[in-house]
Parts: sequence; C-alpha cells; structure tokens
Amino acid sequence: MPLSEAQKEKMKQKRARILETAIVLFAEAGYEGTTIKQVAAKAGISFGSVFTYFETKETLFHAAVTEPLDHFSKKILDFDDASEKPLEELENMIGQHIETYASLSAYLNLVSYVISHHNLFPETFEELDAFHETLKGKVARLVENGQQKGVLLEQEIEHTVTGYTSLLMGLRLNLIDEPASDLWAKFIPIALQLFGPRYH
Amino acid sequence: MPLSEAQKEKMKQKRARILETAIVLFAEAGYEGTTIKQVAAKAGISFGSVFTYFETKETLFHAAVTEPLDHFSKKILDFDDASEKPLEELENMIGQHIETYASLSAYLNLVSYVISHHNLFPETFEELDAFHETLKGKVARLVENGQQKGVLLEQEIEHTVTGYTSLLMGLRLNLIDEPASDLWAKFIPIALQLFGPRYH
Amino acid sequence: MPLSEAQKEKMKQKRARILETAIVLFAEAGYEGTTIKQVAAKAGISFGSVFTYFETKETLFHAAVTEPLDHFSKKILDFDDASEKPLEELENMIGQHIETYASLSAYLNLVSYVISHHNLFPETFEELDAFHETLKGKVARLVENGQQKGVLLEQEIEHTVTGYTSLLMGLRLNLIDEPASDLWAKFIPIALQLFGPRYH
Amino acid sequence: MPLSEAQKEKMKQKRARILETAIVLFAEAGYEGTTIKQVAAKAGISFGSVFTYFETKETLFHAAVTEPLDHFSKKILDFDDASEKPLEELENMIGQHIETYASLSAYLNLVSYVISHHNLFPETFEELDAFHETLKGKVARLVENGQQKGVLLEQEIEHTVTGYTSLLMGLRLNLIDEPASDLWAKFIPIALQLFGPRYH
DNA sequence: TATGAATGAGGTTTCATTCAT
DNA sequence: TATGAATGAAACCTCATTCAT
Repeated sequence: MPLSEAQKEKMKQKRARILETAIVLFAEAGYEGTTIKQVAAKAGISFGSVFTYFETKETLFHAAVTEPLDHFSKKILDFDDASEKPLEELENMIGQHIETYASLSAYLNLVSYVISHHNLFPETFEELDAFHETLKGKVARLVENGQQKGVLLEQEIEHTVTGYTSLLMGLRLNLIDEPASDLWAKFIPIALQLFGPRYH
Repeated sequence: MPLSEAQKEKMKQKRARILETAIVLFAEAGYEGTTIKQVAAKAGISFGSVFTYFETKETLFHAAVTEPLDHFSKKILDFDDASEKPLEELENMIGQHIETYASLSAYLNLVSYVISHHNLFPETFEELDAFHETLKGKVARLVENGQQKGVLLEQEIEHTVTGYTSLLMGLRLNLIDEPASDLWAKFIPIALQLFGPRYH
Repeated sequence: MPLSEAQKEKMKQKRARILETAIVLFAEAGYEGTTIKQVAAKAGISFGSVFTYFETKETLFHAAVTEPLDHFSKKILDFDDASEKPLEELENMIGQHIETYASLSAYLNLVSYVISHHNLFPETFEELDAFHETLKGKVARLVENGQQKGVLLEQEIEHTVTGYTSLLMGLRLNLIDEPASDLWAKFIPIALQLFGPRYH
Repeated sequence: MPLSEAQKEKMKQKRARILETAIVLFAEAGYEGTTIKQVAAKAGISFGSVFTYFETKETLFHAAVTEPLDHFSKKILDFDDASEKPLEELENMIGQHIETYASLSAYLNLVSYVISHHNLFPETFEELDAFHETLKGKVARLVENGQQKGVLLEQEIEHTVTGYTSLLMGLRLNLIDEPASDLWAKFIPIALQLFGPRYH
C-alpha cells in the first residue's frame, strides 16, 4: 500500500522543517555542539523521527548545507555579465547580493562555518567551493566587461573578485545579529568602491 | 617549598605550548570537536596536566582566544590616526594588517569561530568585540582625518570602517589554506579602494 | 467479511515463509542479533506485516523453535524400540537420525542456541527438553531391548543414550557448514560404537 | 610518573575480573544479549572502566573467548600420543577431557556459541578452530597408534576423532547446568566405546 | 607537579512496537 | 490485511573531570 499523496506532502513538509531547524542550530552551535535531540525538539517531532528523514547526523548536516544552495545560487547568479551597462549592472548585482546575504543570516553563518572547518567536511565544502568558483567567474566576467568599457578602474580582476566575496562573507560575520534592514543597504556604495567605479 | 626560577620558567613554557596547541585545535574543530586529550597529546604532555594549567576546558578556550589579543592588538593598532599624510598612513596600515592577518591563520580562524558562535561564548566574545570597537574607532579617526584633508572620498565613515574589517575577516576565511605569501600583498590596493583614495 | 479460502491459503503461506526465514536468521545471529526488519526483508514483506502474523518478536522466536518440532519428531521417533532385531533397528535409527540432523542445519543450530541459553527462553526450552526426554526414553528402550537380547554391551543405559544425543548435537555443531552429504553417513558406524554392538 | 607495581597488579586483577564476568554473561546471553553495563555491574566497577581495559565490546568478546584458550589447551593437550600403552593413555585422556569440560561450563558454552555463529565472529572462530585442529591431530595420532598396536578397532580415524570432539561438545551442551561431579565420570567408558577398544 | 585510572552524563543510533491510512 | 512513519527505551562509546599515587 503506497503512501497517499497527502501523506507524501506531509512528509515533505516535515523534512523541510527539520532541515530549517538544523540550519539554525548547526549555525549557532556547530556540528558537534548541536544534538539531534535539540533539532527534534525544536522541529516539534520525536528524535527518532529525524532518522526517518536523514540517515545520520552527518547526512543531515550535509543536506542542511548543500540543499539551500540551489535557491541561494539562483538569487546570487541572477545578473548579466555581458551587460551593455556594466556599472549599473554591477551596482544592481551588489544590491541583490547584499540583500540576499542580509536575509540569510543563519544559513550563511553555517556556510562560513563549513569553510572554516573544511577539513572536517571535505565533501560538503567541495560543493560550496564549486559554487563559489562559479560566482567568482561570473563576477570576474562582469568586471572585465566594465574595465574594457572604461567604467571600472583597471586592477587585477581575480583579486578584486576575491576581495568582493570576502567582503560579503565578512559583513555577514560582522553583522551577525543584524536582521535584514536598511542598514545593510548602506554597504552597497562601499562595496562598489572595491571595483574602482569611474563615472564620466 | 617555593618553586625555583627554572621550574617556574619551565611551567610557563609548558603553559604556552598548551595554549598554542589549543588555538590550532579549537580553530580546526571548534569547541565541542576538540578534546583535552587531543590537546595534551599534541602538546606532548599527559592530559591530566592540562588541568594543572587550566581549570576547565572552558577556561582553556577562553585563554586561547583572549590571551593572544594583546600581542595581536599591538600589531594591529600600530598606526597614527592623526598622521599628516593620512593616505600614506592608511596604505601602510593596510599593509601591516594584511600581513598580520596572513600570518595568524589559526588564531583568526578561531576568532571568527567565536564571533559566529558568540551566543555560546558571550564573555569571550565580549573581549573580542571590545577590541574590534577599539580598532574600528581608531581606523575611523584616520579616515575622518583623510576625508578632511581631501585625500579620501567623502563617504559614510562608520560603514566604510566596518566594510574594511569585514574585508579582512572575509579574506582570512576565503584564503583559509593560503600561507602568508606575496599573494596576500596583492590585496592591499584592493582594500585601499574601499576608502576611495583621491590622488592629486 | 470473512476471508476467502484463497486468501486464507495465501496467509498461511506467508506465515510459513516468515517462520522459515526466522529460523535461518535466529540461527545465524541469535535472538538479539536478529531484527524483525531483517526477517521481513528476507521474507519479502513489509516489517509491519510480521506483526500481523506474530504478536511479538518473542512469539515469533518461540514459534520458530517449537513449530518444526512436530515434523522433526516424526522423523526422529520413527523406529521400533521393541524390534526383534534391535541391532539392525539401532543402525537404521542412527542412519535416519544422522540424515535428519544433516539436513536441518539451521533449525538444529537454533535448537542448540536455545539449549545453551535456556535461562533466556525457559518456556521454549521446556518444549525442546520434553521432546529430548521422549527421544531419550524411546532410544533407552531400544538399547535395553538390545542388551537383553545380548547384541549390545551391557553398559549404563541412561548415559549411553545421553552420550548418543550429545554426539548428534555435537556433530551438528562441528559440521556446521557441511551440507547433507555422504560425509555424514560416515558417522553412522562411529555412532554405533557408542552402544557397544556385539556381533555373533 | 609511571604506575607503581601495586597499581599494575591491581589493574591486572581488575582486568581478569572483567574477563571472567564477561565469559559468564556472554555465555548466558550471547554477544548482543549482553550489555557492557551488565558486565560492569557484575564485575563491581563503573561501566566506563570497562573501556579502560577493553577498547570495544568486540575486543572484550574476542578476549573472553581466546584468552582462556592457553590454559584450556594445556590441560586438553596433556597426553602422550606415542604412548606404549595407547589404550590406557586414551582412557586417561578421556578422563582428563571430561573433567575439564565438566569444570568449564560457562567458557565452553561460550565456545560453542562462537562455533555456532562463526560467521559473526570469523577471527575469533579462527583461533578456536586452529586449536580444534591441533587437538584432533593429536588425538588422531594416538588412535592410529592404538590401531597399529591392535588395541583399537580399525575404523576411519578422522571421523572417529571428529565424533569424539563432537561428543565432548554435545555433552557440555546437554549437561548444561550439571556442575562438575561424579556424574560426568560416568561418561568416560561411553566415550571410550567410540574408539572401539579391544581388550585381549 | 605529573600522571592516568575511575566515573557517569550525555551523545548517536538501533529497533520493537504502535497506529493511522 | 498491509504498510511504514512515529516513538522512545536502551545500547555502545566518548570525554571532561576527579583523585589517588
């Protein structure tokens, strides 16, 4: 007797709830500092049920880190690196990035935790790193575009881009308890400076 | 029977060795992921001895995070915010900062771990935060100085400074396995851009 | 709505399949080492269904040990203790016993497990023991018959019989992976020696 | 500061006590049915301490099965397979074996458990099996000796010997709660029959 | 002071059993 | 009747801490 559609839907939601809870708790206390019992309690289910949805704690951790990447990357990669107006595009991109980073406090805290401890979670880190490379590549093309069109200062592209993603992660760390707010928007022009904008 | 000077010296060294080891291990694996046994083994002593020098694991952690701050802050705050040539001073400061951040991989990884998990270590975080505020204050004064002298773009000072320290932390995170090297120096001009330098 | 005959038959077969599987697994891994999930998987049904046929794991275990006894005892007790030719009868009996023991590897392994751990399964053991007593009684009568007719050495009957069933169980243990084969038949004359056969 | 001799001695005794307890409990309830907590309680120590002496439950089990083998094998292999009076030697050997098997109830129950479940404990079984082969080899030489001297019936030696060790194990199983007593001695002449003794 | 054996709380995970579908 | 998600007791094992030597 296969599960009914309604049941499947319910399970999907439960799984999502566990994952959300796990992201928050892993972000707050790290892998070892988080217990399955805590996750279960906060997700409102018995701790045994966590194992219905995730084989092991490790599996849960991996899923908590990598599954949101899809959604995240869509928002983060949504800009045109071949734009005719690269300066405007860059500014929009930065705005979108800042907004996204502002709104994903727990998740990005978790991401930086994995990066810091990449030796402990090599496979999980791998996926994050792959995305990071993709992001840097696309931003690099936009910067190159801007430099060629003369609206950005000619400086070493690769380092500029690394500096930019570093700034984003660093902001997320420094503004750790700062909810998404107008404050974040204030950093848009600052971040833009990094690229050496040239207005004519 | 009071301890001889030689004994005192030996104990001091042992304590220092434990602390160094603890920094590395706490940085690699976090608080819960690190065991006293590991620290003792890597420091080359019996695990019982760790408790001779540090009452509890928590004490050790706190010491590992806060004790290096003195040395660190000396290097980091060593610039003149009232300099007559603020742009040069800024550039030198950035160089010194980058160099310091490049050379303290494990320690700064640990610092960012504490910031990320500040709810778990409120008192330890407090001390880091106090230093961070001091640093931002002094950099802010230098920036103000530079803006007044017209060598820096007039932009919101507080956010500029937060952006700058964010960039430093972000770089440390992104270049996590990058040893101190020429590569790091490449980020000096990039970081400088953040402040909007104006050459005449 | 009463079940149709076909359904009843199907259920009977399913129950038998579970029991067979349980015998093999309990024999291989013991009571605690065997899980209902394993039994269900190997029997090709959902683990929930096992509980449709057997109330608890204990019930299943008891059934796995005792239900085959009927069939087993029929084969094992199939000899004539009042035979006119007790030596021939004895030899035939041994042959039949050896053959049966050879062919019921898993089941007899399970039986010896229950005997070994009789304190854990007192009621189950009771039934095995009752059968064992029956068997020993009947063999004892045949031996007595043989001794009276002068074709068996006059030796303590009870111990001879215990020795004989011990030998059977011991062989089953020692030849644990030996499938039913000619090899087993080689033990018939050896076993016969135990009774001190006297040929005239 | 190394441990004092007195401490070492104490630890040795504690280890032995754990092992003894483990033998009894593993024999009674099998591997899965025995808990470290039970072993610790019965040995009169905290359950954490068990892990000071044995890394894992598996290690403890292996030690419980194999360590007594040394002592056991000395008693069991103590006969002269080249004796000038093989029939007497055989009888003495049987007496010694029966006595030993009678006195080692728990341990031999454990041994038969391992044999029954050899797939679960392949390495542990290996050691038992090696000893069994040694024993069978030596008994076989004594039997050959006896057959050559005409005091034993000429029958297949290998199977005779396997029959004999099977009988011993089977007796241990059947007399599971029978303490060492005169009863056991009654089985000496029965066992002897297996070899077909010829008196002249 | 240095050592490491002893302790037991608490972690992850397994699994028999219940029960809604 | 058949299924398998939900539950929580209990297993093994780790580890901070204590304390005797």
